Amino acid sequence: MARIKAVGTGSKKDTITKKAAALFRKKGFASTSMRELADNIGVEAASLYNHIGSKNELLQTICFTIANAFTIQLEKVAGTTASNISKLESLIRFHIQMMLRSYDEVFVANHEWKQLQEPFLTNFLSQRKNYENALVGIVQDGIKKNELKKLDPYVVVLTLLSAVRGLEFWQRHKKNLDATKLENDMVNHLIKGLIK
Amino acid sequence: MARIKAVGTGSKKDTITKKAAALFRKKGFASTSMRELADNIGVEAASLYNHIGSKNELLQTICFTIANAFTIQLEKVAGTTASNISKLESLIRFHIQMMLRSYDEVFVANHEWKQLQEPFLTNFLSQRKNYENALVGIVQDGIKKNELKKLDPYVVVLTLLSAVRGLEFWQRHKKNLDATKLENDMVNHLIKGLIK
DNA sequence: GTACAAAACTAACACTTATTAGTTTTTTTG
DNA sequence: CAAAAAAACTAATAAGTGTTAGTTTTGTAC
Repeated sequence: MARIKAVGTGSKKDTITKKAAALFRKKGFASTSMRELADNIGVEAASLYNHIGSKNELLQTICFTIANAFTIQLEKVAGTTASNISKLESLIRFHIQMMLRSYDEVFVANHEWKQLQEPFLTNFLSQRKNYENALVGIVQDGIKKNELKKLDPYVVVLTLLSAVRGLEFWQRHKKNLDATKLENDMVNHLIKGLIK
Repeated sequence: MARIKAVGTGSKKDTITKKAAALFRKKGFASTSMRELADNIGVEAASLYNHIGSKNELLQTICFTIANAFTIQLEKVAGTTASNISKLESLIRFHIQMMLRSYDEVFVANHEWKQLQEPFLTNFLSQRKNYENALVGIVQDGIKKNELKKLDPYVVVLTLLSAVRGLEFWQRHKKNLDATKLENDMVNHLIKGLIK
């Protein structure tokens, strides 16, 4: 009946993927059925398969789109001559912005990657590990150059990454806070406290 | 065949719940079947129902055991005359210890509460909201009394809660870090940076 | 308007799910 | 050892899963 709308420049596959991200976030990947996704789009479940390969492919697309965005930004920032502290600040701000701009997708990449099948699961984990290691490298260098407090670099990275992840909760308080103040307060808490 | 072992003082229901928490953490609630849980215990799926009411009851037990532990600790700490900053530090340390002592259960409570059915879902969320609000109150009072930097109290609480949550990642680096150093470094990062 | 392609539909498949009923085995109690 | 209780088993149910095949409808181009 109702055709799947391809909004703007995006394909119909993009429309489906977007809606899938929203549902996967709200209910979890395993608890979202293809019939439910189809219902939400206004179409029969079987019709989705004219546009996508499988349910798992949807998850893969979401997870790797996000992972690649972070990887690319990391490479961009790491290649500059900025101080380690400002590299960290810049990456934290990117995390915050991604969270605000692509909430559903980032959430799904953070929470539902476990449901990826091989070899995607292994790929995803190794990409994430590389990202973490690069951050640890920045912190280590910052400590060596006396920019940062002498804390365990792993703990610092873990604390930073987890804190920005917490922006998930922010959606609940959205009304009471503007994004810029949020970003600045969080960076302030995490970075200024970090500077020696 | 093989009977379900009731270890120590715990009932057989406890044994099942513990194993369920481990599986729900590893694979997610929806992706863990009762057959899989039973297999892991060494028994047929139907046999589990001699000890438990339902799959959902397992999740409820896990989520509310953890939620209650945090609520009780909050009441204990809130009732003292300690400074706000040391109340916060004490609660952060409790979070860290819970994470290290009851990893699977805390993880499941943090990630799988969405799969709770009504009215448990609503109860769980309101209990969590109360907890957050109490923390916000402590931070607000701390700011008023000039103990803490003037940051948005919601953002501070969100940052703190998310950071301790990140201890999930710690399991991966367990070998390289001892628990005490971890706890102190994290508190140092989060609190010392917070003190005016 | 007719041909072609895109994308919807219906119907079905093979499988898995949580859970129940009924029965048999094992353990505990007297 | 016999009786009672606990806890395992087998078998089945009804519902839901992702996905495919085959068909019909819809939109587009000449």
